[in-house]
Amino acid sequence: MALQESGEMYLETIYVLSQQQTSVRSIDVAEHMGFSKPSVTRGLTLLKEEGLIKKEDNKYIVLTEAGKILAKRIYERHTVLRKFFIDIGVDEETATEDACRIEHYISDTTFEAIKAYIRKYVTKTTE
Amino acid sequence: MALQESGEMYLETIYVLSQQQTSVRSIDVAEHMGFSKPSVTRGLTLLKEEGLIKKEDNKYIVLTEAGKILAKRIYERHTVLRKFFIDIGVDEETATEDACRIEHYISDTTFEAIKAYIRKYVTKTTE
DNA sequence: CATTATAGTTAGTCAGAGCTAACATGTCAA
DNA sequence: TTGACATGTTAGCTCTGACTAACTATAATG
Repeated sequence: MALQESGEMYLETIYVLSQQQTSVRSIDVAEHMGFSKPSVTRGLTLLKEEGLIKKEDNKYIVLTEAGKILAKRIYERHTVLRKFFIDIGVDEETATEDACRIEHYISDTTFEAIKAYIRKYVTKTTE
Repeated sequence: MALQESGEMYLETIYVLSQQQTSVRSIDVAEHMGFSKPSVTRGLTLLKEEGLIKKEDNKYIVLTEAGKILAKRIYERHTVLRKFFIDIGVDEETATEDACRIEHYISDTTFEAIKAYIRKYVTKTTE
């Protein structure tokens, strides 16, 4: 069964944290997302059942290959949407917030169309 | 407390049906949304508590002024997003589906930015 | 007038996804 | 070595928002 918005957020957070620090723990995810430890335990259990993450040394959270692919996909949606919103004049904070929600609801088709459109028509600004 | 996605969908459906037919009943909403009758009963109860709809002759569902304002707001998001997606090359069906989900998650700020952007730069096609 | 179909409600279930309280474990420093 | 802090888990609650089953009420028809 496909991942819910919630699961996608956990996955994305792990992906982002993995790039910022050498190891990712449950508590890091909890702090980053502003959720309680038990909520994270539960969320990560589901991701583990889906084979998207695993525990290294029974301690550190790492993405499986499948997890990495999915996380990258979601994160790309995030960055592209965010950039698009900023390009058309939305302030950074709102752009980030909106990208963060919409990334879970946009179809592949529409996302690719936006990407193609940006490539063609929208001013290239900061990355 | 602000309306959830679910409440917004009921409201929008009632608004759309009101424009297509002279009266709207619970069962019409259920059929249009593909939900069971009890689900609709529950959904409409909440909307009534929020003062967004009322029953006419204890039978027909009508939007209150507040409900109408909100419904229009959501429906405008829907139509504008849908049109935008189509304009940038998304097929109608996908555009409709995506608009239907995203309309609930986009902020005023970003929506207005998209609207302004379309007005300036995007080809005016069919309405 | 009785039967049947349509519409709506009540009651109770389930899944998703948060929460707190309480407990377990492990590390580190006095 | 023992106590304290950090981390993680278990158990159980809550809310949202679907569902079915079963009931009620109304309307339509023979």
